[in-house]
Amino acid sequence: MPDSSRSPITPAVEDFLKAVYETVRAGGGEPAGTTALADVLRIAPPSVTSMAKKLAEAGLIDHVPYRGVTLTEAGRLIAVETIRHHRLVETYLHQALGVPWDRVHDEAERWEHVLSEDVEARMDAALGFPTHDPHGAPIPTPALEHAAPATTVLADLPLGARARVAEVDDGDGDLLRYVGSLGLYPGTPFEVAEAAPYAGGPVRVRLEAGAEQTVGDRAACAIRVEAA
Amino acid sequence: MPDSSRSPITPAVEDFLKAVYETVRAGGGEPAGTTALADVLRIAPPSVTSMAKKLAEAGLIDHVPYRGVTLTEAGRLIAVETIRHHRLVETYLHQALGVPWDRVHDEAERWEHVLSEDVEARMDAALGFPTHDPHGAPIPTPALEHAAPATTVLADLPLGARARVAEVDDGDGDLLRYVGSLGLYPGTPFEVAEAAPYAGGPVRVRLEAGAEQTVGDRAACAIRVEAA
DNA sequence: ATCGTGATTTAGCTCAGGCTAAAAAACGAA
DNA sequence: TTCGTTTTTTAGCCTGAGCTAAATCACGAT
Repeated sequence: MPDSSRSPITPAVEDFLKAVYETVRAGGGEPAGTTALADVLRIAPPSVTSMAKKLAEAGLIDHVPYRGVTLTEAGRLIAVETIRHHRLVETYLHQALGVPWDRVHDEAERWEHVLSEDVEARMDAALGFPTHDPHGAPIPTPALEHAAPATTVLADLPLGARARVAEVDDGDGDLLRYVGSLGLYPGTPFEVAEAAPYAGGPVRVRLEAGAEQTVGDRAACAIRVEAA
Repeated sequence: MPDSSRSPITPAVEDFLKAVYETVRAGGGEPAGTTALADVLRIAPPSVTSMAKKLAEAGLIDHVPYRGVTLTEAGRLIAVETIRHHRLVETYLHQALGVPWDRVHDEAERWEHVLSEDVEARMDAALGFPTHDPHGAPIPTPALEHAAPATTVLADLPLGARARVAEVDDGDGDLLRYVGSLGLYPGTPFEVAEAAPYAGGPVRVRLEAGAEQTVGDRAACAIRVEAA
């Protein structure tokens, strides 16, 4: 049995576990590679390896050298807890303090590490126990259950499809500001009015109000949708 | 001219400058001693010396070896900014999220280091630009002016004096809970009903409602008062 | 004036969390 | 299969922020 006690949960550890969680999820369950994690965390690959060794030692991840990293149950709990903090804070900043949706991410990135359970619960209650953050991403429950996000991307919809914006990738403020200027917030229903023959190109969408807008390819890949 | 650029403003630096600010203030302008700072920061004296050297190098403090530490103007600005963050967060947690006054300090101690100017301003506005935190301590203005705190301590009041609670030292949750249970929140008027012949002893106070309460000596020294 | 005590600094160590350069393993193409 | 490329790890270094033990300074009492 690994030494799961010892080793304090620092911000760097929380960020690492969160990155593993998200990378594994994005990769359909495949172990997260060193380079992929290095990209997400914006650190050099050797730094990933050394952190991986330490956390494997502590029983928070499984690390098969040269093969990749997955979370143990203990690690998953910390990752999801951190994501819950992050998304609750984003929602709180947006809802209670009016911070625009393209700026909540960076702030939450720091707050997630300093939030007590008590204040987490108070924010949750003040917001009426929200299920999704301002970008449409599901907020894990207090019991740390975490709904799967929408998977279909706007760029992949066929001509004529009717759908609703489910989630927009956070992390790129400029992109969010652009998507916001198009009015494509989570929940917004629309119809695909024009699509390039091969996926990935720019898309024209018609909103409920009747307005038609062109959505650039970068944005069309960052917007995930669900059935209207 | 000292190299005031370089050296990032880490949480440890903010805490250090804050400690110098408060210690110098408490000492009536005398330079802060190494041991005093070590006590406030809960680190060992040699750690204080090495931080002092680094910050003197960076132009944030003046350090005369064996003599003590004072802030430069640049250091003062950072210290006061940090205190502003701290007290604004305390007030926000108390007012907006209902966190009891004996628990806001520890949370604010962490939040003060991660608060952006934007969110600071939004909290300030949401609270209606408060001038004092939940313990009665003055909140520095956005321009970083900082009112002097009340100086008279309840324990020093003579028999029969009428006064109002101005400020209660934060930092000791148990003490705050005790003072709260006596109803002695900032702003509360009272009269000294019974006082030990020499200062520092327990004191009996009569509240406006007529109730009389005994205030233990520890508390009587932690409560600062102003003219009623 | 000196001497002991207490405060302060120096010397040298540790750990976390980064980095670069070089070695080693995995993988795909020939 | 073999060989070059890419990915990952090892080796070794750095900085920040702490620590203890030992040396040094300041100061008050004799």
